[in-house]
Amino acid sequence: MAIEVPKTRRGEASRAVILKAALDLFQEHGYEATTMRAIADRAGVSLGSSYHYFPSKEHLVLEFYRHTHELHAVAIAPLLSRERDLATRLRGTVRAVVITCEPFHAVAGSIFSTVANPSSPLNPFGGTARPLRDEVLQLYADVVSGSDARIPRDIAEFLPLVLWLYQMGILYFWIFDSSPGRLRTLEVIDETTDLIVRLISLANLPVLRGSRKRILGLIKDIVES
Amino acid sequence: MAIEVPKTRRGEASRAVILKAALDLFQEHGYEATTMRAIADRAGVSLGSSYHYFPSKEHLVLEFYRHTHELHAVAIAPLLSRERDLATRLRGTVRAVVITCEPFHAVAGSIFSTVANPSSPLNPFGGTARPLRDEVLQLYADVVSGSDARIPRDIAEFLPLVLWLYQMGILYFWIFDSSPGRLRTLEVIDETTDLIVRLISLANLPVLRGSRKRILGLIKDIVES
DNA sequence: ATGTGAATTTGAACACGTTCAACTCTCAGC
DNA sequence: GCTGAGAGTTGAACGTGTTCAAATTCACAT
Repeated sequence: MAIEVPKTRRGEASRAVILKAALDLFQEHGYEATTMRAIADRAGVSLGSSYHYFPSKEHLVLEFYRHTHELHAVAIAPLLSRERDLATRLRGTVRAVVITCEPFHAVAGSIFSTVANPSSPLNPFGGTARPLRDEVLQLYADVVSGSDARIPRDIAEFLPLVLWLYQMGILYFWIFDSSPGRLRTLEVIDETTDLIVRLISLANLPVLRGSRKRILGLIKDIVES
Repeated sequence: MAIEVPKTRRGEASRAVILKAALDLFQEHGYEATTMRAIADRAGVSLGSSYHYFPSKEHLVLEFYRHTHELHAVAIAPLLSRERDLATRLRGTVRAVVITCEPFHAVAGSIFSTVANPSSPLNPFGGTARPLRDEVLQLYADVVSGSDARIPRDIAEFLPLVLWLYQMGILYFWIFDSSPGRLRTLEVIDETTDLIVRLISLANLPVLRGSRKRILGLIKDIVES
């Protein structure tokens, strides 16, 4: 089960060629339709070799996931360094998620369900995928902290986590979205990001103080699982 | 792919014995660890016979799901006929969900991920599972309509759907909950159900009117996928 | 050159979910 | 009793993800 790290130049090349074959095939035919034998074939290695570097087919998806995350991070860098308005930053960031993932829309369903499986090594609430999750959380922390919005400390503390969960919800909606140009998802993003920023600003209302404290306490409770 | 309905008494008996074997084995060893061969063995039929009545292993999970839904409906009937307070009804209903599912906690993870797969026939947003989903929605409609709470019509219209989604969220949390007696989940249920009822009552505040309209419009938009 | 040992590669083998053509059973109509 | 058609049943066979013991490669020390 240990993830094998290549220890020679030859090993590095093998790992790379297997990974590239897998990413290409996932994109071309989807996750389930891509067989480990097909990956090995295209990579020009034997079936067993793939398992030397990737303990399972799911671990290849984890790399796929990391790949899209990096595309996403690159895509939003200009926006984050230019723009200061929180709603704009958030909208741009989440829009960029679905735009980045668009080439994989057809295959996203099976990948999502793999990721959602609590016993999968890919599950974002589990251990293996932790480094990647932390990167995404950091990204949303940057979205918030780089804005000129003044967020109460107690809210800011959990906002990245909430936004990350929100992004997953958007992705799940996007998977089902068959509208042309995925316009429905983009509309939902525009509406929800605005709504989120608005609700944050409302959280200071006296009448909402009680609920706010309870919600934050709840989140803290949930996180400490 | 068509779901075969038994047409003789013999067929009915076979279907029943296969289903019972599957439910028992799922409960004993979990979904993935239960093989179709083991199900056929325990049922005393051949491997092929199982496929005559259930087109896939996943379809057996659908029956499993239906089974727990019926247990749940029976469990909350007394509460719903006795109690009128919305928070109490809601809390009791959602508590009953996790209590009903407790015997299956160990296997719930893989079942959940199967259900979450958009291309699975079990996906609640898809077609095959629609009758069962509608039953659950009706159940939450009863929880609301049988209470003495006065809910604005626009909110009441979508409340069952929202509560159903909320229930799925609770179940996902429960899957990860390893606290003794699953106490953490029960606490989260108590807190969130109270919060939901409180937020509904706050929705009439003038300052929240705008957000309320937008949220409801959003939900309407999403539902019309 | 040669030997050594770790890294890498191989493909046969396993258990699984699923398919399907062939088989058996049942019983209404004669 | 016989027949035929439809319902039910069977298990071999396929393609899949995964495992593993054996074979191969190769940098380095001798």
